[in-house]
Amino acid sequence: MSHPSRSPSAPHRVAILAFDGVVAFDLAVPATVFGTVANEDIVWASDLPSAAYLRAALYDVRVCAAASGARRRVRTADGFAIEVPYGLDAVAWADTVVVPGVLLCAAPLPALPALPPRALAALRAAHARGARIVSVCTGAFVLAAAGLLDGRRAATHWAAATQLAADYPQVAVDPAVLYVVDGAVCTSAGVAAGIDLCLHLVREDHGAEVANAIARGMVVAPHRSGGQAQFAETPVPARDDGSLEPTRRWMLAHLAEPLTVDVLARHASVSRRTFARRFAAETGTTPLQWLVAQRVLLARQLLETTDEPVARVAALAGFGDALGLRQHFGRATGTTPLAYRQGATTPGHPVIRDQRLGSRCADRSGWSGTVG
DNA sequence: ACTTCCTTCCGCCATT
DNA sequence: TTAATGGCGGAAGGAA
Repeated sequence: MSHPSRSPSAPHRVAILAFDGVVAFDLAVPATVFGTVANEDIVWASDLPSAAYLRAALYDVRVCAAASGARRRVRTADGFAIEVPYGLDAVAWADTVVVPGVLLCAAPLPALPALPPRALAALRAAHARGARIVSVCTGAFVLAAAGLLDGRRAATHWAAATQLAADYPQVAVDPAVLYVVDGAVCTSAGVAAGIDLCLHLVREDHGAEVANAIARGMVVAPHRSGGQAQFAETPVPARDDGSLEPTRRWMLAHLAEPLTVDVLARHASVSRRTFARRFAAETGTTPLQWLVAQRVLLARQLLETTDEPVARVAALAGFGDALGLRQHFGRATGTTPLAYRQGATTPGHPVIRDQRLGSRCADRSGWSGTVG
């Protein structure tokens, strides 16, 4: 993906579109994840003392009004209005443009509030010059209206997926995933899935450590793998309510060891069949898929923050050998472990300076896929 | 690249 | 009766 390349030290520019009927939560999510203002929570929640400072330097966020003219007052779908500091020119300024969702009412959905042609044109222009376009929830309808989803895979709120597919047959709607990254166009499922997508983008831009620090600060799960069926992940340690959450935490602590369903079921004191069934109910995915996703995440972090040889990373992350790591890593990220690590030194890709972070911007060329 | 072997996943159904 | 559990077996997918 090629953002307009500027000086590596310049913060990534994010514009968030606001318009009448916008869902305030969808608007707040990217504003918070990419947040401009240093957040005290991040500081104490993070192992990185300067995380808040870094985050402020990593993204320059502007919320902008889609309406034409000087009107900066936007009525949200949640019963209050907000004053927005910027206008449409922020879209032309941005490296990443985020389109939040509009309120979902009872089916069939009412006609979505039409955005001014100028706003749609601005989105198209931003996409044409290489900016990353992101939608949250039903914001996918706006992207589709702008023609940006033609021939692409896309996600939206599960309750709106059928309508999106019907209204825009040229869009391949995937109702089962949390988000879709198709080239420079990213769409996420309902409401909170926007958090997952925004964290994913931070992870792509600045590495897993920064994304995890932000996730900790927001007290959300750093990475949910699984489809929309999964709503049950708890960000804080749960009481012993009979869920498999303790076992998942145990799995995370033992990723380097060979973990079979047999072992996991024994840890949870249930049969293999029951374990698999409850795991699927709680996470929306299977034990092995979840395990592989977590192992890939760990491998990414090790590649980013250490100089361990790939074979050692493979062992530490629980892949038997480098071959196993290579296969799963490629499937999940579209690149190889070595290329991922060396992405930091690839010309044209900004590198974060702070050595304590050690996080780097990976080469994302060829990345296209979903997490789920 | 191909085969073989093993684990996992999931529908079905009996049991608790 | 309902709901959760666990065993069985075939299909699918990874690993060797």
